[in-house]
Amino acid sequence: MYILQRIYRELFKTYSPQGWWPLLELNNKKNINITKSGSLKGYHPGDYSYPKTENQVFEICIGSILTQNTSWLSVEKALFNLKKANALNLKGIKHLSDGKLKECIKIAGYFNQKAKYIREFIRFFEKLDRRIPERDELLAVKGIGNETADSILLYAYKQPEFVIDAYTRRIFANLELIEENSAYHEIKELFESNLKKDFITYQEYHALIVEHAKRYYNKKPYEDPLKKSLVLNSNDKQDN
DNA sequence: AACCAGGACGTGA
DNA sequence: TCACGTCATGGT
Repeated sequence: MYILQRIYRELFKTYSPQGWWPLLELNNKKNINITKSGSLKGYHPGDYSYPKTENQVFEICIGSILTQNTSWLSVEKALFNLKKANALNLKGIKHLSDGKLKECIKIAGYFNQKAKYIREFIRFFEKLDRRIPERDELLAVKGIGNETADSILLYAYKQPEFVIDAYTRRIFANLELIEENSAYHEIKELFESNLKKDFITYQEYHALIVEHAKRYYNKKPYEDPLKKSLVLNSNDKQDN
């Protein structure tokens, strides 16, 4: 499956580095990037040094919970509400009432569930005490599933865990490289076994997948220019 | 006006 | 294990 690397290089060449995970603090600085989502803030393309602070780690974790099945634009607004309430950090959010918390995150949907999930995560995060979490530990937290766990590990902790999301399934099923309803771990393993185990590569690849999907995979029928440019010869398919 | 958005959980086969 | 319902607001 050398083709997974070819697709990565193609996406990288087309869109250039994405600068994930976006952080609120980077809003008014000059290293901004305009994306299809309409969000022009918080990205830091080519700079893999983030997160730099414990609060930024925390922000990415909360953001990854809030963005479950929800547009990032709404999540940004929710995060901004939390920040205004001085609650986008461990100490601050603990002093926030449930009512206030739900009010802040309401715009991001599923606010009752997500409020509980965030509380669960806070308890876990505090107990963690700045240690890097294990994947299994994260999965044991109610509200953190496969994708959220991998997002947190990859973007908040720079661990080489490939993130599989709905976009990934859609694109690579459309390119006929996977079955759309394959198990999460099966797809994750496919990517990880065919890429250099490197958090920067994993971060960029996933971000590029999202950018590409936002452009070509929002409505059927999908018209993916990649599908035409890639010559899927039989060698690629056999050599997996 | 249906459909999707950077999913996860609980339940019953 | 897996198919299905539920959670919820916002944008297109």
